[in-house]
Amino acid sequence: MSTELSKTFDPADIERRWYAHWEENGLFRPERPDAEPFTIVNPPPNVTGSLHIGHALDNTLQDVVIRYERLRGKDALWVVGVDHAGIATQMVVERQMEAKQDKRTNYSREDFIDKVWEWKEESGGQITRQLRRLGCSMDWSREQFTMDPHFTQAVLKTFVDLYNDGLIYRDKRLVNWDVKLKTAISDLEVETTDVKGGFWHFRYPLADGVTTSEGKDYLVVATTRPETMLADMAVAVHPDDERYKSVVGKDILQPITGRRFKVVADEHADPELGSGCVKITPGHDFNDFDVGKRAGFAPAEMLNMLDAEGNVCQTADGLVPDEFLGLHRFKRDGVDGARELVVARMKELGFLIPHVTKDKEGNETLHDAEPRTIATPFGDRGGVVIEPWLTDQWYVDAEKLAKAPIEAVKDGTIEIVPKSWEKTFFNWMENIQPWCVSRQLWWGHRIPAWYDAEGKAYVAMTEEEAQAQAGEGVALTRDDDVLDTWFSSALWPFATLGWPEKTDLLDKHYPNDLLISGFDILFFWDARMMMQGMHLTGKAPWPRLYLHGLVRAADGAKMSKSKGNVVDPLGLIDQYGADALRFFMSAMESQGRDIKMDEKRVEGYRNFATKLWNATRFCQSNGIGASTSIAAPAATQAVNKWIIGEVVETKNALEQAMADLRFDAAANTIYHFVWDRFCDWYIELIKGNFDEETRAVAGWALDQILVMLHPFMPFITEELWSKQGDRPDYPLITAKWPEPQAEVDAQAKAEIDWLIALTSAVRTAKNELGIAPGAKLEAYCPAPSALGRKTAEENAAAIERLARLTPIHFAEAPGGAAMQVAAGEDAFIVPLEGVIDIEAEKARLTKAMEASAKEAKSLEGRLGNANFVERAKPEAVEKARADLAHHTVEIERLTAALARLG
RNA sequence: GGGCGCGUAGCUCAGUGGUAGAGCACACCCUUCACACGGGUGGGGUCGCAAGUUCAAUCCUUGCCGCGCCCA
Repeated sequence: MSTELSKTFDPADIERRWYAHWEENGLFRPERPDAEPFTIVNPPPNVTGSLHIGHALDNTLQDVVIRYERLRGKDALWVVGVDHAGIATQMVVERQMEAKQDKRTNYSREDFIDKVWEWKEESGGQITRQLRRLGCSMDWSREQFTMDPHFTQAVLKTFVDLYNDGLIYRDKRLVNWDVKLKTAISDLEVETTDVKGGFWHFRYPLADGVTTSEGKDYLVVATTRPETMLADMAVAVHPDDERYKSVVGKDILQPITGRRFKVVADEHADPELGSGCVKITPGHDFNDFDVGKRAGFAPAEMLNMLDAEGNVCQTADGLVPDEFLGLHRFKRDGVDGARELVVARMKELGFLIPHVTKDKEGNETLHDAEPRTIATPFGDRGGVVIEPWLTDQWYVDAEKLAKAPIEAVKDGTIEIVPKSWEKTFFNWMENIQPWCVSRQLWWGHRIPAWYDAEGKAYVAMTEEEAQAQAGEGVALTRDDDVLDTWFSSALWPFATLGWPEKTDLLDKHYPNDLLISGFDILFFWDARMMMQGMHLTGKAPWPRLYLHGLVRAADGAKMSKSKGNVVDPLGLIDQYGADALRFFMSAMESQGRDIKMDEKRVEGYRNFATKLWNATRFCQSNGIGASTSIAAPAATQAVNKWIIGEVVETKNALEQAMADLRFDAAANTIYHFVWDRFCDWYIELIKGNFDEETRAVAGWALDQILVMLHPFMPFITEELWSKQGDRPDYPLITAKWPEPQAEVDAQAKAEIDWLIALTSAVRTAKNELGIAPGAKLEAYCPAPSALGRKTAEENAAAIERLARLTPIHFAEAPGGAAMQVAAGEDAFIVPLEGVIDIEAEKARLTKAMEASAKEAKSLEGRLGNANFVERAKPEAVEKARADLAHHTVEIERLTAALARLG
């Protein structure tokens, strides 16, 4: 029984109804205890996040896959949840406090964290509601949060285990310090940008009357960061640099601080660059840190001249003049900082070497610094210049953890799709640096390490265990820091399933089957899941990693709030429907390319949905309802056999595309089947012939469409499915994937192809000759082929309606003006005495003949080439012969037709 | 500097060792009883440039030009 469809297609109404229905009835994860599992975990969005266009792409692709596998009968589980997102979330809550003239430090740590939880309960997770609007069929009943008690236990255990395995250690070294957020960040969170800056040249006087071999009593150093000279500890020259060999080991007397330090020999100094001398500030520069270590400074001895906010503080040797203390590292908000004062003092003292420029007239101008573009590190969240800062932090020995994932990708245990990303992956993994995992924040997983009075660390799951390690009565204080958010999200594929406990869920769904993520988090997240997963569980988290690109603005620019070119996916859903947006994302997702936003195309897929809607309405009005069998109904008529064969071919192509993760090919396959085959030809061909067989086949074919399209357009298909028949216990979301149990019928295919060719040929000819499309014309086919005669006789009604040829005479045509059209081997003469312009028809035929003649000539040339015939693939030769035969017949036919016209 | 990718119809993009396709846009026609968010027909490309491999290159190789991203 079919239910009548509304005249208009209203996506919003359908989306609301069906999503609630699916979720309320547990259809996103139906009970399938014995089914083969299929598992995807969602890259957990930030709890602070809202749905942006990139999420729309990422989640559409995952939903397409999970719905497809669910339809194929698997126990499909799509794990969903949100990430606590340490820095981002803490920033949100702190900003809200600021608005009320309040601040984090007005609270105890515990009270502040309570505030964050309050915020999370009230307004966090907006994105999960938005994912529902997109139609995503995650298992919400098991929604996870990275700060859940169970997840927290998993994180702590990971830290403790890695520590006990020697893969986590505490170290004093330079970190990327964000002076705004006052925390360490990982090197991946640093973005290097070219900014205009200066290059200052200074004289550093040699102490004790020493001179270089050139007789100079100073060395020239150049720097882009003059302020760091307050913490200089050496000047380096290249060991082979003859100019300075005599001064290696001698002292420099720094003019501002009066600090004495050595000239050291180190290969870091490039003799070709500037003077060949480099000032060394081990506490404030990554390169200098290494030079300093080689020169014999322990990290604890390296001078630090900046506090956590980037303001000058006194160094350990007390040599920074008072006037510098408290100044910011450089000019900020129009106020000069240490950099400007250092330059001024050096200039006054006569140690600044000015940069000289000449104008056209040759007049010289002196400048303090040479203008230069400097690659400058910025924090990707705080947006301020990152300061290399000497601190104690916890580090993961990423180099050791990276070994197993590298092997796994090399030996195919993990396949990266598209493959071109493998090189990037190897390049990063093979040069991976120690991973700084501590963050100076309050919100996050607090590091399970306790220190005694001497600073000795005790790492344990609980304070009791740490106390037991330290011994009775030893006073312990817990590490204040929390872990990098990625440290916890790396556990997502298994901790969400119960790890470290050995649960049935974990057993069944880990390893997962696939991970889909943007390439931008390949290092942040994907690689870390591989490292943690393989180390902790001994298994790769998934056999396949699919990386998609970015969604760009229509002009190809990256979308960003600051540029104001972001496209809101929810706005697109409001306008065109979620199905249209999803289809757009799928159809545009070809491997290895970014997607440019094209709203016209979204509109086009909305039109496609409308087309299907109307086709279904039409079917219903002609008694075509739900199918009654998964197998194709028995068919005797060519048109029905043909559409069954088309379903079979579509299903095969679709399955191949899905196996290859070619979302574009999959979407286009079903699109063209629906529109070009089913709507444009099948429905047209069966009009006026709604017998029982045809109704059964049409209903079946339409059902197959709904199932195959469902992963891409879940809402409209579910709606139509329900309206095609009364099947309350058999919703489309959990329907069966097509099993036509039928073959392509070659004879039926040939007949329908012939019919389509004839119809198209008549339409083209009429159009070119200016004959009204609706005009009914008689036709003569004196020597029909067996195929042509049979098809024409059996489909006379369809030919009359579509090709408007009636009647067809299998006899000689009368003389006189006529047009001629062909279908396959058959030529039809359509007398048009007094109706057509003979010259126009001649021109039309001549044009067609010239095209055939050109093709034939080219083919003859190729076939006349002995090399081609002998060396080309036999199929190629065969095809060329067949094509030539076809064109030869065409030429004969057209020649005859022209002869008729005189 | 190293790596990756891209350059195909006006636009957005597929594609294959045997001489190119889609959607949109465009032109003409159609108020045909599912659909004008529609139907029919058509125009339009030296597949960035050059050389090489091959019987044959848009597709393989090399170089060049232009664009983008990542890493240093």
